Amino acid sequence: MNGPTATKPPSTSVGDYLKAIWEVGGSGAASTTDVADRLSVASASVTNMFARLQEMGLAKYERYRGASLTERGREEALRLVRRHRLLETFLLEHLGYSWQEVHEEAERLEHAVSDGFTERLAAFLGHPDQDPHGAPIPAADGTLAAEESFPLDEVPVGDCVRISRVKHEDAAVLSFLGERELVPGRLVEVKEVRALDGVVTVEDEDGVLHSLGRPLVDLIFVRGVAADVN
Amino acid sequence: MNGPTATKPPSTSVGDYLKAIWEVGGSGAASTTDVADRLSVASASVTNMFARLQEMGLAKYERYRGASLTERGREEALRLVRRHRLLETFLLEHLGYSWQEVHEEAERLEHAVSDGFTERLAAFLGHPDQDPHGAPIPAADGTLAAEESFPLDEVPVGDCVRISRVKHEDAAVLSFLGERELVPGRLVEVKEVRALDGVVTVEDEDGVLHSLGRPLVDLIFVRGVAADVN
DNA sequence: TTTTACTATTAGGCATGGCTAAGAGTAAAT
DNA sequence: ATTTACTCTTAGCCATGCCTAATAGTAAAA
Repeated sequence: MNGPTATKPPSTSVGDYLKAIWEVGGSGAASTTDVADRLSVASASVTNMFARLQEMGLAKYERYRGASLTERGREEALRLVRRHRLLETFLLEHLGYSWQEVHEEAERLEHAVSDGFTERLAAFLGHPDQDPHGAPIPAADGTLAAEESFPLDEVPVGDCVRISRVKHEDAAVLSFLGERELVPGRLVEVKEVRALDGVVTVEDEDGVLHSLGRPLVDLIFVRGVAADVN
Repeated sequence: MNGPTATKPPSTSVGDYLKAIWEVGGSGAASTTDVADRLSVASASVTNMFARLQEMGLAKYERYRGASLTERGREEALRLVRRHRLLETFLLEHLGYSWQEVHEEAERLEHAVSDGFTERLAAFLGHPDQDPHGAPIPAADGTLAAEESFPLDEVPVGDCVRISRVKHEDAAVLSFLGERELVPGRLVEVKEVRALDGVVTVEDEDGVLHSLGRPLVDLIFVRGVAADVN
């Protein structure tokens, strides 16, 4: 019917699980609870899907030990991530979406677009290599550029860094940071890192100071820069 | 949770049935078989869905009599048609899709995009009022412009008309017509309408003659024009 | 080592939306 | 009026994915 290599694309659900395992599992295995929390489903549903992903050859699963992606599973997850990040870029740059609105729309669209659409969109956008949150966009062949950024709280006081990524899709977090222009590309100098509560104070390019508490600090990733802020 | 007026959007399947009833039913009721053929499902599945659409208040259904859309059902169908035609326009004009490729992609995307996306896309496209096939795009408020075009075989010989619409999404038909530039906007003069087999011969703007057989002729809709071809 | 506190799995259900096979309804021709 | 040729519905089944409640496994603290 569809030629010898025809593989029907995973359902929306299967794709969501693959992405969740990839995001949550890091290099190791993803636990039932972590995936359940991320997808807002009951953990019993996750156990069920882990077994099915195993059957489909998309994940390796050991009872009570969590699941990790097979090569095929990882490819599929990265394909979705590529779509997601390209779509976010398009929504932001061409349709006038705000930084914090893009995620939800892209989340639905990524399951509906074809590979053909994705590559034409990439061309339309000029083949960007990162999305509006500063996340790297996997290449069409499944390659993902290594990230050389590190968490904001690891920066020595006095150092000047460029924000390279904000790792969150929560609307409140994104609009808080967006309003203050603490977005990828922005330069900041670290003025204080308070050990007691983890609050980090930074000075932006306009000399404005921002004090950021623990949960927020963990989401901001930076790269070192040569020059000073001022 | 979602405010007093929150209505969750119909599923992909429900939407497909609503569109099919709208397209197939005309002003009257759509039969089980017609919808089954259009959606490539078994007719038993259609009977089942007709009953469910009735329960949901989206269609009126009488056993053995077919289904017709309620006001709410029609609104929902037209919303999907609007999305579909705007998406086709975008794919063709900005992503380099060909005239015959756009349908399939739009068919999947129309179920995934939000109203917000749709209106931003409409603005991006300059609020077009017809799609690449010449079909009118329903307005955001659900209004659909009346069509004043008529079938090609009703044109008196010698009249000059403008092709306003090609009513088909079949790839073979579209590429046949596309290659000959028999597309919306094109002017043609009717040279002969043969009663015997329904073949219509037209001359295009470049003086080229095209003889079109029955099934093809029925898909081409035209509008009268004042001036002559040459 | 034995509680204790989680975390994970199993069992059983439900809604959606497909299918086939069998039977009932309709309408046109005899 | 009855046969014939459809079309339509009913009944019963299956896969996907979600849920809750009950049970089992794990690991850390006592």
